[in-house]
Amino acid sequence: MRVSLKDVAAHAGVSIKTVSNVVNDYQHVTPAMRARVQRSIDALGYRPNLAARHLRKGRTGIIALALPEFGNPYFAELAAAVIDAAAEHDHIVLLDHTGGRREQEVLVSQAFRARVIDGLILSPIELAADDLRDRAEDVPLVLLGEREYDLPYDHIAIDNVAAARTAVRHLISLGCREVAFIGARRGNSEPAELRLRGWRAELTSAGLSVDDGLVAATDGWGYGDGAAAMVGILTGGRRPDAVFAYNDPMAMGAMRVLHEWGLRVPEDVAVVGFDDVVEGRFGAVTLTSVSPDKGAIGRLAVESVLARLGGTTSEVRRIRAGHRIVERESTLGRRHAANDGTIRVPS
Amino acid sequence: MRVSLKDVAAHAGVSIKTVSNVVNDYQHVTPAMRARVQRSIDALGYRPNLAARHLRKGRTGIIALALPEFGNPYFAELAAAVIDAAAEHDHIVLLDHTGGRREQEVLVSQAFRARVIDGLILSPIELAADDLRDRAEDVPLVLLGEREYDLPYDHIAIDNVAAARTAVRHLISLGCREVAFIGARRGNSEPAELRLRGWRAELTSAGLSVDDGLVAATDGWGYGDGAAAMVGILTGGRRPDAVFAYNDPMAMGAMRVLHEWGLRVPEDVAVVGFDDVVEGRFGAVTLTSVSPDKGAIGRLAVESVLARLGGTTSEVRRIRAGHRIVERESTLGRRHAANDGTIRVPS
DNA sequence: GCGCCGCTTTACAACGTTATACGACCCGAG
DNA sequence: CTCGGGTCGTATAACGTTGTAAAGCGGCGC
Repeated sequence: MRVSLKDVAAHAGVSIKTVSNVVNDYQHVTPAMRARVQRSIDALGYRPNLAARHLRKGRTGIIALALPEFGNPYFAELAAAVIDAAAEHDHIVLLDHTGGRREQEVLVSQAFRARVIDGLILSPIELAADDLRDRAEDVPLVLLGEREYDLPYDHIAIDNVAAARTAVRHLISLGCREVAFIGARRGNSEPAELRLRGWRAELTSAGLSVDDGLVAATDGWGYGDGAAAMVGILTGGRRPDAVFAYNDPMAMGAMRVLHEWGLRVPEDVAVVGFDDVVEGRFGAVTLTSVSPDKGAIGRLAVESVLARLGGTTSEVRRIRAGHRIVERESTLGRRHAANDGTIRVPS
Repeated sequence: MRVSLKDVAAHAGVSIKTVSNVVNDYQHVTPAMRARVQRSIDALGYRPNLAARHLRKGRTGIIALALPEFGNPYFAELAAAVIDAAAEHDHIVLLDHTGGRREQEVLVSQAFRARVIDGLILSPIELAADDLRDRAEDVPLVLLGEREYDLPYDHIAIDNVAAARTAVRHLISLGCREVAFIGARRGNSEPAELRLRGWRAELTSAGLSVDDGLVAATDGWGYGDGAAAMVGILTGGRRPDAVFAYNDPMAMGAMRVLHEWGLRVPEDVAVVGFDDVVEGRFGAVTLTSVSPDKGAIGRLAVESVLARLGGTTSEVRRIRAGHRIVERESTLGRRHAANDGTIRVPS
């Protein structure tokens, strides 16, 4: 049977509370007493019962993290970041996946699946603002990702406009002049809208023309959608010298199409993706990508939950996490080409 | 404040235990009483406090799952499978990652990070048998993956020999005659040994010669290791018409090298990987791979933990989960080539 | 030498739930 | 009408921990 405070107390010949004080590093305990109790603790191999502690304190030390799917390396890395950040604060993470389905997301947001949690970090895909509005739950909720909700919950996302500008600036710095944008969403998807805005802003500030013929709208956000969009641009007779895609899978789909059309990446067309998914690091030509600072996102998310738990903060925080561009072959070779002076002009 | 049994009892004008009986579907409760209590429960929005229940019952309903990393899609999918399987049994999964580092794995196996768990599912990489031998923990442990331990813990893995044979058989059925094996491990790594054995067995049973010049040993198990091994084989003057790799990243590394050497996949060389990692589905040439039945592994793991928790089973179970081969371009095109009658012979 | 004060330690109650054991009640049989 | 046996409901006591308040125990000043 598990050994409890009572057993240790009996063994050390002191009261239960004294043992508790030692365990919790309570300050007013004589060194001698502390040592004596510690010996008993070690001798019996005492380990606190968290269930009891939780019951008493009203906290479980567990934070739930609900992501659409782990199969997507972006979320896998984000999960790792959150777990590590939580560990820093002596908290444990309970992971759940929603499949990006609204129904599951609602369930999770109501903390139905897991009622043991202190707080909840949710990365929604389909969830509607109304689903959250009548949330009758007292556990703090922090939202992650690109969807914007006009609701009193902390929200952590990267600055899409700035990140898109970074990507386009990178392409322009390589000598590209006709930068296509793949992944403007049909229907109003905020992040796509913001990244498109960044694309437009950076082109404008570089003095380049903004050509809507180089923007491809898509329904989905997968590999196939990127490929189809690229086909659309090429069959439209356009020959951009760069592609900025809404995300990595779409960029890879585009690269595949470029390959099939006999266009070389990056010599003929430079390609930049978004999210820095691990998949982009493999493949025939590795993919340059905008990399959100997942570590920062995880850390900020955990800290937001804990702050709200501490009850100190009441104001709603909207945090923009950082990003950086990770250069790989889909743009890197380009620099060499440019250095050669051989700037290839697509026919 | 949260509403407790006491509040509901007061509201319904009955005793606390009666409410508890209704909540737990205890049998000796009059329908009338049950309805009356249920009305109060609904009216007050009562939800049981799990911490208290756990304290009382000694169970938390939480199973920990410790994997090397989520960045690897194989583990991400496995995690999803375990979570779903656990949900089937009204249990929640607490995910942890070890980075494949022994130190972390030991920590996890001792349930140090998470002391709230009923059971533990661990997929070890470096963990030694001795680390587990003096495990002074009473929470049931189930091991996953290829490492074999001669210890009294349930273990779930796929049949490596059979799976390797399936892969090689697939290649032979496509007309391949010289099948290289990439990823025999320097040092004794059981799974690599088993897959090598499967490779050998299938070649033998097909009446083909077993040529150790086509076996490449490696230190690691990453993309670069696969590439290096492939280079080794090619510079050795060998021109296999098929490659069976220890895992998907290594297969992709090999494919890249083949590409650089001007060899086409699958026309000149067919390639099969192992694990069916999502990454293999992207890339210039999608990768055929041996796909372990992750759903089955997850389900079996959860059931093993729960069985042990129930205390009914005492015998140690070693379970072999199933597998299947997922055919993609790295072998599929080959069939067409064969159908053409144009079987290309490498120079 | 006495009283007071502050530092340690302790007793007790509570957190919300469920198991145990018992009491109240109802119905049919004696 | 009473008694026995089953059914249904309840009071009480845990589970292991920590906060509160008070008691013990020194030492120090007068």
